[in-house]
Amino acid sequence: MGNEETVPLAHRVPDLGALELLLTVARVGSLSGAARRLGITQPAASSRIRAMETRLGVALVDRSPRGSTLTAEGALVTDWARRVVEAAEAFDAGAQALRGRRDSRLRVAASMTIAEYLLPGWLIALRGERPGTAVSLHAGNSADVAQRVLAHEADLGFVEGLTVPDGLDSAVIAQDRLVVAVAPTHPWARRSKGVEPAELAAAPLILRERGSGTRQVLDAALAGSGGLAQPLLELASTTAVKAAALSGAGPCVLSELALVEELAARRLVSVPVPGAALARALRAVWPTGTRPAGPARDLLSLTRR
Amino acid sequence: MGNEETVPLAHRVPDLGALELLLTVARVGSLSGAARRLGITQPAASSRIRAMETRLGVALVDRSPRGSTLTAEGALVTDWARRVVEAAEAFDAGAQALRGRRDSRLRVAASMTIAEYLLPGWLIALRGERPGTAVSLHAGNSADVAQRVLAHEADLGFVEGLTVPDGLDSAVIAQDRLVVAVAPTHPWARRSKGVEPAELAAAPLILRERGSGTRQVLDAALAGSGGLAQPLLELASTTAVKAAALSGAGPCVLSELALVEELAARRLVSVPVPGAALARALRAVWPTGTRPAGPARDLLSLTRR
DNA sequence: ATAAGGCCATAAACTGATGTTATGGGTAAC
DNA sequence: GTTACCCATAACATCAGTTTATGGCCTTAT
Repeated sequence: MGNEETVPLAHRVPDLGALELLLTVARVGSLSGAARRLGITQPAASSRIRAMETRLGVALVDRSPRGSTLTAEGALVTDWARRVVEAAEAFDAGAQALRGRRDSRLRVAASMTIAEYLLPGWLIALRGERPGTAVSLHAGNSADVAQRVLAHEADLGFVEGLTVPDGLDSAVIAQDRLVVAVAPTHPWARRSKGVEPAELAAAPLILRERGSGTRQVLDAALAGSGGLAQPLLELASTTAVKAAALSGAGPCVLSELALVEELAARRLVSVPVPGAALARALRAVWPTGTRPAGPARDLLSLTRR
Repeated sequence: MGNEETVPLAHRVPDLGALELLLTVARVGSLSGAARRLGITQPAASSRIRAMETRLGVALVDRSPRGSTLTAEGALVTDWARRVVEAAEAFDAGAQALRGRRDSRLRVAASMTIAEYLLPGWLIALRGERPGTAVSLHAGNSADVAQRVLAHEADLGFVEGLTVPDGLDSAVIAQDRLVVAVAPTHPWARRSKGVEPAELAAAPLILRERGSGTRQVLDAALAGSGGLAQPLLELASTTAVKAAALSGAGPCVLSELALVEELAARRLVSVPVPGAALARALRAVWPTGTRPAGPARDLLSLTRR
């Protein structure tokens, strides 16, 4: 992890406003049109795009009296920029919910994995369909979520795990799989048949700490095949686990949601474990007897379709 | 697509510098320590974090005379922030390569899909292992890449497709699968058996324009089962195709690399097509007879492990 | 105890990027 | 040729983020 940053990232990457402007120029087809849409003046847009071009050392748009279109390099840069902006939108959606205003019309409680990886996307979609829905969010473990829902401090809860807490009705909204992943240099990476549960149980693994939802499911899946998993490292955050596995320290076990990008780019390789039940349901929960209505129903239907 | 943004995204989300600072505080455990590491003064860090807290309306760090640790909400926000910063790092890695400086010691030519989704990650990894390697990048279609490599204008090329251009040696670095994806509301989303190739060939699909690598592979795979694919929409960019599919216009066909996030969040659902060969090799290429050496060899080995 | 060295907060002055208004020069369509 | 788009440049305003200069709090070593 040697980090010898001379100049911080923020000085080498255009800020979000500039990236958003670039995306808008790409969509609209002119600098002045993009400026209008963003509520700034045309010279401001012009100078900002120019500043970005000189900073990157690449021409991004072809200007003509009839409008501006992206250059080939500009198209590539715009695609990369889009990923930054989308991540920022997810941040914004989550952060707004976290503000937890009293007047929120939809109060949600969710487990960490769901709050981290899925909820921002749902909130963006919800904002698209029901603009004006104010959402507040509390994140915690399953017991915490259950308690909030039961106490009517949350209108809807989301939990991951094997069982549904008492007093709650639930609907399965997705299956989350736990994935055993290793660095591509690890011997297991070349085993197309994967590993047996017994071998997994005997191997030293990089894991989340005991008590986490991930750990529960893993221990349950291995209970019949040689007992509990052997921790090589027990780390407190998903990120720390990923970082350790990426550095080649050993196999890690995490939700596939946390590993999507690493697996797609082959920075980590997933190892099949035939015969082990590493799936867990992601559930929406609400108090028994009631039915989610209003905004809660909107969000629930979003997550299920 | 209704976008009624009152205030632009950039005013609601902390800028990259603030997010980077938050990540550093989380890692280091103190405001002043993080400030030192980023080359700013302690009051600057303090005020920036405070500004972020008031903007979000949430306390992010617990300050104490012995240091600062994240609050529960702060940890969640930090995770979201990390995704933004990682996207920005990918942007930076790609943009630096695009600059195409003359003194670049490694000149790469790559097809669009690879340049867009995989190369930034490789460049980050390369910078980690061989700091100081200056990379220049040209993106284009397969023929363009081949020509550059043959003319020794690029030290290493990356292409996707069914065949290897003449005069080049190659190594398969990964298999890319084309994925048929639909919105969760689409009838195909519930078909666990998927669709037959003949049915796929007969259905109106959202596709990239004729001539794209994606389209080539799809047509080849369907050649034996009812002829070419039927385009419902022919769009010029991956993003446009995704957007159309997300809105429920119909099934789309794209590289799984482009769909990773949508599939993970279940915004789109992949439809299996048993019996259709929708895989394509991603290959590194270089002039026949030569062997990649130096920085080219470093990058090549990165991509393969 | 007292001194020393972490940590964080506040105040006031400085800087620069980003914005504005004002103006000018192009091309296309009627 | 007039109108209506487009983009560029110049001069000035504004505000967020910075630094320097302080001060207070807690822990640890003398």
